[in-house]
Amino acid sequence: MNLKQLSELLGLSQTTVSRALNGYTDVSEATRARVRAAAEAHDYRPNTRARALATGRSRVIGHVIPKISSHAMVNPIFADFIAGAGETYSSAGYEMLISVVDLAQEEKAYLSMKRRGLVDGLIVSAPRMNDPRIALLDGIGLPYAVHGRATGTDRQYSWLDVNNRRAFARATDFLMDLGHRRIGLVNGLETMDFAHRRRQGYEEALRARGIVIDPNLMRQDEMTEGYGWRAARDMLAQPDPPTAFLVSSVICMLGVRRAIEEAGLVLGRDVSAVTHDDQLSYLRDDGAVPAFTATRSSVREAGQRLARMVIDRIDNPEAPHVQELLEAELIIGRSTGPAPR
Amino acid sequence: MNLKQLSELLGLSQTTVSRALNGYTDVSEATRARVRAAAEAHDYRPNTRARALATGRSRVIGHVIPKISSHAMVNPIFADFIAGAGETYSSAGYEMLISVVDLAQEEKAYLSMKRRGLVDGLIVSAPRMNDPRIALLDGIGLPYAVHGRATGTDRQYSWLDVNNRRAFARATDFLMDLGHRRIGLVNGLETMDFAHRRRQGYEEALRARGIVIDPNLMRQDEMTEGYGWRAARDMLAQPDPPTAFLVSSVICMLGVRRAIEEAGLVLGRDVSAVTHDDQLSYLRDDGAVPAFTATRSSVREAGQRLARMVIDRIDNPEAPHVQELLEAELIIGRSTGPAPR
DNA sequence: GGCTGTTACAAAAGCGCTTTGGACGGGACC
DNA sequence: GGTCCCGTCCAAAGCGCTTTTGTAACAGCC
Repeated sequence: MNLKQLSELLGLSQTTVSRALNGYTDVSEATRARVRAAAEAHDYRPNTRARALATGRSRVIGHVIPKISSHAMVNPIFADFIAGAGETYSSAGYEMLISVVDLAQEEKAYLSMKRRGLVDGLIVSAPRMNDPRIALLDGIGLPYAVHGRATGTDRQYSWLDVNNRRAFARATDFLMDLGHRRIGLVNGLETMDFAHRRRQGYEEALRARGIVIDPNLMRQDEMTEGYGWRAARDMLAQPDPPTAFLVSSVICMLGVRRAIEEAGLVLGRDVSAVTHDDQLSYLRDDGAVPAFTATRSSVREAGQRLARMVIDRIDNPEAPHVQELLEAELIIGRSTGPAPR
Repeated sequence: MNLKQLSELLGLSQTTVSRALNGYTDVSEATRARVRAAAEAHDYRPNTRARALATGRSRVIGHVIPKISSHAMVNPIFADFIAGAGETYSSAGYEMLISVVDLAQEEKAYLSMKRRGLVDGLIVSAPRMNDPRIALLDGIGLPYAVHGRATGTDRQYSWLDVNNRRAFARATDFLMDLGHRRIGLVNGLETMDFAHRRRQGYEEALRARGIVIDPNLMRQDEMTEGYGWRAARDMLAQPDPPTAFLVSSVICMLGVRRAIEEAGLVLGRDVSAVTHDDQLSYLRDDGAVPAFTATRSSVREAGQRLARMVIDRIDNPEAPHVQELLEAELIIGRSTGPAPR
């Protein structure tokens, strides 16, 4: 059933049927009701492609996931982020298009999406330090919003980020309040902007209390369980081992906990640890008191809000850019306690 | 730059330019070269929407992720599966559309995708027992392929699945060969077809050796670390505890390992465990000998192949249905050893 | 009665492609 | 010379919508 058939069936012109369904006022309410009923009865849905061609808007928003190499890591927060964004899109009448693209082809991919009229807007994920994509997208003229920030650019753009610096500063402060002085940092890859900021927060907090920063207490890598385990094990084996850890993700934290237990220590008593928790649904902690003390911020909610942000930019491209800085909650769990003396 | 502008610039008709770029033979090679060069020079890309409207094919494939409730679990294999499928799509010139839909609206969503001409085909994920979606999609007339199978339907459809039954039967056999007689099953939700089959494999293998199936040794739930931990802890606390576990995912396995270690036991010596490993990139094990003995099957590869399968169905809807049953490898790691006596 | 305004509909253009159905000129063939 | 075919190219229709631009009918007003 297409518009033509529906209009013939109703004895009306395509114009009137279209305008009736799209809420124009130059259609009598009686006619509108009749049209609506017929559309409902035949389950008429306007053809997306035709509508997109006629309006010049596709009502699709693109997410690009760069493929580093064939076996590269997929970001574990991806699924929850997508779920959040997808919720917003469907309730706003948008569709989500995901494109897996070779990292080297990323610029071309953005341009091609614009040229082909594939999407009305974009979400940019996982910004790196001095990320070149921002300038690129401004040049292309496609509305976008960034999940995170890119240190090193002085351009204005719309973004949503967790206050990673403050979150890690607070967590560091919290550990120091408990008496910890040697705090190991098990960070993500510091080419990623968020990891860079977390280290800043950590270092600032230490410096503010006059604690010398010890490079032996800092690690960075892709955030796997195995990496968390190795990092914590190695640091614990040092001559002057840390009494606490600051960890960048729950997955890593699972490895850190293992290393601590394997060393014959008790997490939360002999060694403390705070992790960042993106509230990934498949890692959720359903205990009354959470297992891990954590700086917590829902990545799903970030997805929801960021989706709203691009939609707003599409609706109003000239509006000033919007920035949203989410503060992570500091949730006390069972993985922290006073420093042993 | 659109087709009209390009053709005017070349002094050719739109027809000729279009046919030159699309490889038709009624264009001289000289002209084709000239057209190609101009298209390249101006980075011309045909407008997707216009092309879709003209051809009746959108070159988009839909993935529907049902939303159970606002806080429902996102499937952790989602990200890697999508990455795999996305790779195939981009090299085949397709786009991937992901739609987050209320579980109750799922049928409507499929129908609407068809009616609106949004997608040329669909991937159906996480089939449940007696899944109604298969019959529904056949009725709609949209090509699709299923990731997994739905026990209880006798319809023909195209699917790709891991041989979960055999994988778990083999793993059970392997544990019994090592002398284990009491083997705990830490399964996923058995409303999911794959979990049901895994239990079948487990039970068959036990029965084949005349071992009585003990309901106290079987658990099922959503596969989180916490669930793995609780399940293993509880079973280990029973009067006649298991000496081995069969676990449905690596995330669960991390919990199982923790429970074992907390019980003062050594994994691979006092208690053995085999897990299924979807080779999720963020849980990868980079050791020389893997930490876990596992039935291994790459969900990313499954995504790649399944994407190919839908594309083939789109290209040739009348072709007989295709089924692909991937055998999981049984990889020996450090989590298994002879049963203690 | 003539003018203006308003209401309710419709014809037709247009979005940017693909595809159908020629058209034209130049051999090849008889 | 006429016919046929082949190689190249093009005009125009069509995909299914939205939107612009009417238009007819009727009411209100002087």
